[in-house]
Amino acid sequence: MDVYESCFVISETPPSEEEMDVRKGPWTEEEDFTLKAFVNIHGEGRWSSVARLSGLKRTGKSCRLRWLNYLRPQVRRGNISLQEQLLILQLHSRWGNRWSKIAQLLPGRTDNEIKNYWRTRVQKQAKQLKCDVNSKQFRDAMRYVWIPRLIERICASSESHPGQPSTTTAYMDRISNMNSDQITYGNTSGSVQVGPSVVPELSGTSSDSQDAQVASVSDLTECYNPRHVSSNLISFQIGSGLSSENLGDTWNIDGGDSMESVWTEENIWFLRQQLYEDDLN
DNA sequence: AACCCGAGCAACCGCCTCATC
DNA sequence: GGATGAGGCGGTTGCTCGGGT
Repeated sequence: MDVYESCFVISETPPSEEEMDVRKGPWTEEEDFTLKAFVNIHGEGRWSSVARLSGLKRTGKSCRLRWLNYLRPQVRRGNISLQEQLLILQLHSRWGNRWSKIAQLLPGRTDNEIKNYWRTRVQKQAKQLKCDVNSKQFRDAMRYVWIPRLIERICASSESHPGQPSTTTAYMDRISNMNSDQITYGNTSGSVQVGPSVVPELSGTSSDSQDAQVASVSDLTECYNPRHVSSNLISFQIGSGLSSENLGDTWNIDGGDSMESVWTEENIWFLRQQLYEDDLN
C-alpha cells in the first residue's frame, strides 16, 4: 500500500482491476456521484487507487477520463465560441494534433472536446472542399478564408455591443500584435499574416453581427458570403484552384455562445508566453 | 410510422513516457 | 540498466439523437 492509499481506512486488500469485473460503457449517475464525492474528499491522485478504493468497478484510466472530461468543475460545456474556434484553428496550424497542448489554452475545454470539434467540423469542411485536411490547399483555405472570416465575425460581434467594454476587442488587439511577431499564416518561406488589418470591411447592418452573438454552434448553416471577400481571399482563390462557387457553397463558419469573460489579461498573457516558449523550442 | 443516415460526442484502446523498484 | 506500473495522449469506435425520406 502506498502513501496515497494509506490515507484511507481499508478493512481488507481491495481487489485489483483484474480481479473485479470491470465495467465499461457509459457512466451512470450513481457512478458519477461516487467518483465526484471520492475526488472531492480525497483529491485527484493515483487513479488506479481511486478506482479500487472508491468501489467503482472501473479502470483507473476510465475514472481519470471521466473526471477530466466530464466531472471536473472547471469543465465548460456547450458550444465552441467564435473565439475558441479561432484559437483552435490558429493553434492547430501551429502545433498540429497536439490536442492536450491546445486544450491548455482554452480554459475549461478538454482535449477530447477539441479533438471532436476538429474531427466533426473541420474535417467536414475539408471533405466538402474535396481535399485532405492535411493538404496545403485546405490549410491555405483555413488561413486565408476561415480564420479571417472568424476574425471578422468576432469583430462584428464586439461592435454590436458598442457600450460595453469588450475583452474580445482587447483579445483581437493582442492577436493583432501577436500576428506581427508570433502568429503567421502560410509557408515558412512566404508567410502571410492575417489579422484585423486584412479583415474585410464590415457591414454594420449585416445579420452577421447579430448572428455572432447568439448563433448556435451545432449547425454550420451560415454560408460564406461573397460580398465580404477580401483581397487576400481573391488572390488565394485564383492561386489555389478553389473556385468561389465552390467556396461559397461550402465554407461555413459556426456561431457560438459568448465566452468573452474567458479572455482575461491573464489568459492572453499565458497564451503569448506559450507561443513564445514554443518558438524557442 | 418506420427506416436510414449522418452528426456529435462519450468512452475505449493502444502506444508512449516517466517514475519507481 | 532492465522490468514494471501509472499516467498521459492521440486515434478510433460505437452509441444516441435528430432530420430526411
